[in-house]
Amino acid sequence: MFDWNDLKYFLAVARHQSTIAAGKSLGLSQSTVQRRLAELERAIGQPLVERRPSGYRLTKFGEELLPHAERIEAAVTDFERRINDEAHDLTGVIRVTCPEPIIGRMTKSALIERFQARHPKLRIEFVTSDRYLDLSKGEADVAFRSGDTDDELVGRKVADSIWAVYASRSYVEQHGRPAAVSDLPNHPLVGFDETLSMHRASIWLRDVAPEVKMSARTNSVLGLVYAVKSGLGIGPLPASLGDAEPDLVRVLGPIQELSRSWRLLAHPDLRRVPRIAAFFDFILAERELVKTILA
Amino acid sequence: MFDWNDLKYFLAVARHQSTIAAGKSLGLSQSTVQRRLAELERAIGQPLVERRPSGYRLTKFGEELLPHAERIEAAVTDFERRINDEAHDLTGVIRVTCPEPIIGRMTKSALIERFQARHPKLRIEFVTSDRYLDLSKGEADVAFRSGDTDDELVGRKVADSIWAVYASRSYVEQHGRPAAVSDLPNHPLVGFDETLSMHRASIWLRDVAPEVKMSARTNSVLGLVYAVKSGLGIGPLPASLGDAEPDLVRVLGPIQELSRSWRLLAHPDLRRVPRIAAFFDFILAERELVKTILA
DNA sequence: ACGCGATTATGCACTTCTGCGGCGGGGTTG
DNA sequence: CAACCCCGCCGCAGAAGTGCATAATCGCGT
Repeated sequence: MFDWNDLKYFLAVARHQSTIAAGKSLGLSQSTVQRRLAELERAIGQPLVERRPSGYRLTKFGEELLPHAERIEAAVTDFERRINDEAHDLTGVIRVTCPEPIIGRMTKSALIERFQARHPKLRIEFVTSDRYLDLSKGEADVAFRSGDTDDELVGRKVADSIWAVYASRSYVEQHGRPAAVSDLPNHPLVGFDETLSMHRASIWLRDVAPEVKMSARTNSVLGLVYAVKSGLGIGPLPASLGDAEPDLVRVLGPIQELSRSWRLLAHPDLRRVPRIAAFFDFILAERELVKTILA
Repeated sequence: MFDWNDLKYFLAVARHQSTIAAGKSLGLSQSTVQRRLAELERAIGQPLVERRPSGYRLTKFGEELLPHAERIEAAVTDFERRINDEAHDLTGVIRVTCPEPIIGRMTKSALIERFQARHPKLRIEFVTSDRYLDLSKGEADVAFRSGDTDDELVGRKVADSIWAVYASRSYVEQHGRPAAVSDLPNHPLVGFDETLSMHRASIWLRDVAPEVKMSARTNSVLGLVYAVKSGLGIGPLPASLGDAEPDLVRVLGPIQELSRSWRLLAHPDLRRVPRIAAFFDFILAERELVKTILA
């Protein structure tokens, strides 16, 4: 059984293409790297690198072996992560709140199960309600929100939130589509009711179509989607939801005034708590996947 | 970065439950095992084992870590295997011959792709023909056969080959089923034609139903299956094929005289050639899966 | 053509690790 | 109860590994 540590040197040399650079990256002397790698080659019985004046270069055989070594390294990283979790007592529940329509996308995507795989002792719980939960009161630990920033919370942008104006296909066939934002008052509009009167979509509608009586009002984004789908009128929706509905068509392109950033937020007191920090680290590492979920 | 070699000690101790036994299995002294394991615990910052008079026992945390360590070990094993392949120049093609109906099962099962994963530089080729290929002439390298042993070839049993007498469902409905083997001459029988007159199924049929004129004859096992399915008559089939056909029913239980062992065979000159030996090793290791294929 | 910088390889002193032998403890079996 | 076996732990001497300094090699730019 050969020396498993020598795999570290092999990997480092493969990456830095020289024993000196590899040694530095490992916090070891160049001599050691050179000798351990030579020892590994002796144990294997085949050369792994070509000695060049400019440094080491993997041989063909070395290239073939590299992915195997990387799998070992990945397994070790998992092992270390598990240890780290234990050291920081990463157990318990993380209560996540986000707009209801997002929850389904979250759970259907591989995001949550990947998190479970990485932190088996942490559990994610989605909590939601018809109003914004108050993280300061501990109603949830973290939130995905695209609204305006709450000064009390800290967080990081994870994606863009784009809004556009949608109508149902049948509506467009019967009544046509608005030519521009200024044309909106000539169409029946759907929007939020008074409970969400300060939502930026409500404000924007009052701004571009003052004095217009709404043909329908709802108290949730999802309600808005259904109202537009039913053909009651046209209205602004998050592009992620509108585009996902085959019955809806985007009649006015992205509305600058309504666009915000999706942010992952937490109360500053909680942000550095290990299990919350772990969630942040994970989400930021998986930012690309998160973007497709919130798209 | 902790000492990867210490994982070996952890694994050995987990398996042997004592540092002495672990040391022996690793060819090392007991002191080393005990010290390395203590060092690993120090690096991790958590105890992995409980010291008992009877030896070491994994703690709860150790149990949790064990599967991770085993994954690392498995990855290392792959790495070593790859090296071994290179050392023995495991490249090239292995020509496998077997009865035609088996080929489909082989390729559909995970067997072949597992072999590819284990020996990426080896390729498996199935060769077949209407007659038995002659391994001595190099027409193929190895063969799966259930027939009688060819003295010139060497090999190992990998599964049982069971034959029974089958009839189509419609045949049974119209004409009933034979009560015993002795009843067979009263039914229309299907069997092999003269090209396979020495096949043990042909010999058995002549024995239990002499003087009977066959209602249909074919030159392959697969032909036999179709003949029985079409209702032309009843006849002996490998249970693996007969049971797989929903239209067929087994009318007479396993026939002792027709049962043989499935064997993996090769010419003795080839048996120890690295790539053939590798194939043998693999098939024997996967014997359970092979049994379900040949079942 | 020649020096500069980056690289690999090696000699030497020092540190660390390993194996051996021995000790003490706790079961188990006559 | 006593002998025995298997166990973990520890001190010591020898073996192996590590770092530092240095030599040797090669490409590149001036």
